[in-house]
Formats: sequence, C-alpha cells, structure tokens
Amino acid sequence: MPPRKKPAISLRKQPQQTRSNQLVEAVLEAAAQVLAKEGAQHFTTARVAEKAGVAVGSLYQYFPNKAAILFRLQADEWRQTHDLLQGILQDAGKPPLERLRLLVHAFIRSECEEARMRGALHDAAPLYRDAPEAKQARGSGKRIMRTFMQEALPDAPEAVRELGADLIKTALSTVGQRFSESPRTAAEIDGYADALADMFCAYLKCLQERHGSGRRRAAR
Amino acid sequence: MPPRKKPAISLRKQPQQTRSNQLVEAVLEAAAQVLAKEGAQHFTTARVAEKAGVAVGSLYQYFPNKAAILFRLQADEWRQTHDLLQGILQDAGKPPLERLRLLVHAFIRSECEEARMRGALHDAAPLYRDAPEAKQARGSGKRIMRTFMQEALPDAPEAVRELGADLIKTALSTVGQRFSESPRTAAEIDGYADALADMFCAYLKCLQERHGSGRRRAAR
DNA sequence: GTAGAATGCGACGAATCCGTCAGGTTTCCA
DNA sequence: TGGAAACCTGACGGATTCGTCGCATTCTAC
Repeated sequence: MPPRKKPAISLRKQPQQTRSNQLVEAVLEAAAQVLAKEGAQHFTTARVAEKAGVAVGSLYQYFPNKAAILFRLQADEWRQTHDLLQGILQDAGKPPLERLRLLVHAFIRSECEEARMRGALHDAAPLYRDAPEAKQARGSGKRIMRTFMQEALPDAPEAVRELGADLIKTALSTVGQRFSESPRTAAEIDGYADALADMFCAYLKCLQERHGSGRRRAAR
Repeated sequence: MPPRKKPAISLRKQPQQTRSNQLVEAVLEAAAQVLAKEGAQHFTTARVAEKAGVAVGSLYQYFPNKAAILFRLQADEWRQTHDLLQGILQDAGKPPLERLRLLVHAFIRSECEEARMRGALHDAAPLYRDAPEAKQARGSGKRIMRTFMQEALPDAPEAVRELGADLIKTALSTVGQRFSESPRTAAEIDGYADALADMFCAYLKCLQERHGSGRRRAAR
C-alpha cells in the first residue's frame, strides 16, 4: 500500500496586498462557476485559473492543492446554512414545532438555490473530506439540532434526544440534497418542505407523548 | 463546450464459453474487492484486472469502459435490495405499519453490510449515473413504496400518497446510506432503525388521521 | 485433425492533469 | 527614488490512467 494521501487544506499563506486578495476572491468565484456549470469531472485547476483570468502558478501560491479550493467552497456553504438555521432556531417567542417547520422550509429553499454547485461539490467530496479540517467543520450542524431537541423534549432521556437530533439532522440534509438534484418549481419545493416538516413534527409529537413532559403540555 | 461523455454501459458482448464467463465473474468479484478495500479513487481497470488475475485487454473485451464495471456492481446491489424489500412488503397477514418497521430494519441492516463497497460505489456514481441504462434502473424503488402507500393510505388523495412515498423512500435510502458510512455495532444499528421506523410510522399515522379512512380504523 | 471462431494477452499510444520553478513585474516603504 | 518584499506568470516535468491493437493461445464443430 503506497503512502496514502497528503491532505493539507488550509491556505498556504494569507494574501497581504489588495491585488492578492482580489486574486483569491477571483479564484473562488471562478471555482464556484466552473463547478456549477461544468461539474466536478471537469473541475481542473487550469480551468479555474483560466476562468479567473489568472495564472495557475498564482493560484497555487495560496491554495496548496485542488482539494483546498473545493474545501473552501464547501466550508463557505456550511457556514452559510449554519447561520441561516441558527437564526431561525434562536428566534424565541415561537413554539418549537413551528420553528422546526420554518427551519425545514428555509433549508430546503436554500438547498435548491445553487443546487448545481452543491451537487458538484458533493461529487467532489472524496477529494477533501478526509482532511482533518473537514472532519472538524462537520460538527456544527449537530450542535444546532441538539440544543433544539433540549427545548422540544426537555423531559426525554439524553439518549433519545441525541438519537432524534441525529436522525432529523441527517434526514434533513440528505433528503434536501437529493431533492434538489433535479430542478423544481416553487410549488414543488414548498410542498416537499411541508411534507418533510410534517414528518419531523409527527415524530417529535410521538416522542413527546412517549416521554411525557410533566408540565408544559400546552404546546399542542 | 466539448462533446460531452460517451456512455455505453452495456456489455460489449455476451461471454459464450465457460472460461469467458468465469473471466467476467472474476472481474466483477475483483472489482467489488478493489472498490471496498481501496476506494473509488484507486479503482482503476489495471488494478481490477490485476486482482482478477486477468489482462486489461480481456477485461475490455466484455466491458466497454470502466463505468460499465461500476454500473454492473451498482445494478446488482439495486436488484438485491429490491428483492429484499419486495419480499417483506408482500408478506400479507401483517398490518402495514409493522411491515414498514420490518422493512426499515432489513434495509438498514443490509446497508451496513458491505458498507465500504456501497460507499465507494456512491463516490463513483458520477461515472455511470448519466448513462441511460442507469436512469432507467432507478425507478424500481419508487414503485415498491407506491404500492405500499396504496395499502397504508387507501383513502388519501393520490398526490398525498405520491409525496409520502417519495419522502419515505428518499429518507430511507439517503439516511441509511449516511448512517452506514461509519462502522456501527449491532445495537446501534437496531436503535437507529427503530428510531427511523418510529419516524415513518408517526408520519403515516398523522396522514391517516388527516385523511380519515372511512372504515378500517382498526389498525391503531 | 484442422480451420476458423472465440478468447486472452500486455506493451503502448494518447490524453489529462497536478503542481513547480525560474524569472519577470508590481507594490511598499524608508 | 531605490531596493526589498510581495506577487504574478505560464511553460513544463512527472505521474496517472484509459482503452486499443496486433498477435498468441484455446476451444468448437465438422
């Protein structure tokens, strides 16, 4: 077995001057476009550099390898949806189940925008997912659902909440992703999001009944 | 835009003599092993031929290209799980929700066996998924869930059944796949399958109540 | 036993693509 | 204004991998 990969995904050095900052931005912009329009198969550093109007060598001055570009795009996506969901769940004043419904809608809608790039990013995942940076970055979605479950099922055992959070988070992201793979109308999107939210809500109600919450049964 | 791919995924010719049949079998066997042990990244025709104890040229006598080997493996997997699920759902005498629960367990368990090969197969999907043969082969899972929904929700509108079937089928396959990505103990597997089945059942009950079935409310 | 079909072989052509490097250009700052 | 640091360039080396082709070997049918 030959020595496996050599990750290293972080930026090689921070751009200092204005033009180098612009260069990095241009590269990322071009990378997103190439990925969306030509797919992961045709995503090459040469193509990205060309589209960015930049030399390959310049690209490699900041990104240690191709995977680093892809990872950076993916990390941006993650951060983006993380912020979106965080904002919705923290909006107190609405009952948990309603927030969950809003969250599902927001997630599905966001997943359907830029669906092509996200899909290609997913195809390219084998290139960057084994890097340590990537493994670390993946934990954030989990934390969000965990805190939500603490609100929705305050009296359930820890293990139940944990499992439920994992299930909902996984279902939401994977189902959303597959759903967005083919183009959809706005009506389809809303219908699907509603159904998915129905499913999660039904599940949560079932758990709430099973692990009866002493008080606060008001949230019917 | 350069002329896109050139599919052609079917066998180039049927092996006629005994040895050629063995050769094709050996290739597929080796392909599965290489895929499982070395991942989609290192899946090369040369490596497969080597592991099969066969020359590359022989391999290409029957498989028109690398994608064809991968597709053949994937098609086998699909057929296998299709048969498994079909068998469970057709077992009359048990109420629908119980069959659904059995189905979820069987699927998750099956997904966890050979998880490494399935995962790699998924990584390699971009190579074969655009071929017409693949698009056609994907419809079977849908049909199964559709007939199940007709039984479980006989009085619901067609559109509701359709959406529900799609949702459950998608959630089952995607969630199952992601779950199987990391190795699991038998207890974890059963726990997860139970939770997933809980979710589906809760959803179906919710739909049943919403679209009141005139008679047959016995299945509570 | 023999001709012709079927099969097996593996070196090799052709195409990609990644990432580097030596050298030129721009920017900064004293 | 001049020198140093930062930056940019793009041809090219090196490595992989796909799939073919001419020829050798084995099988089948007569």
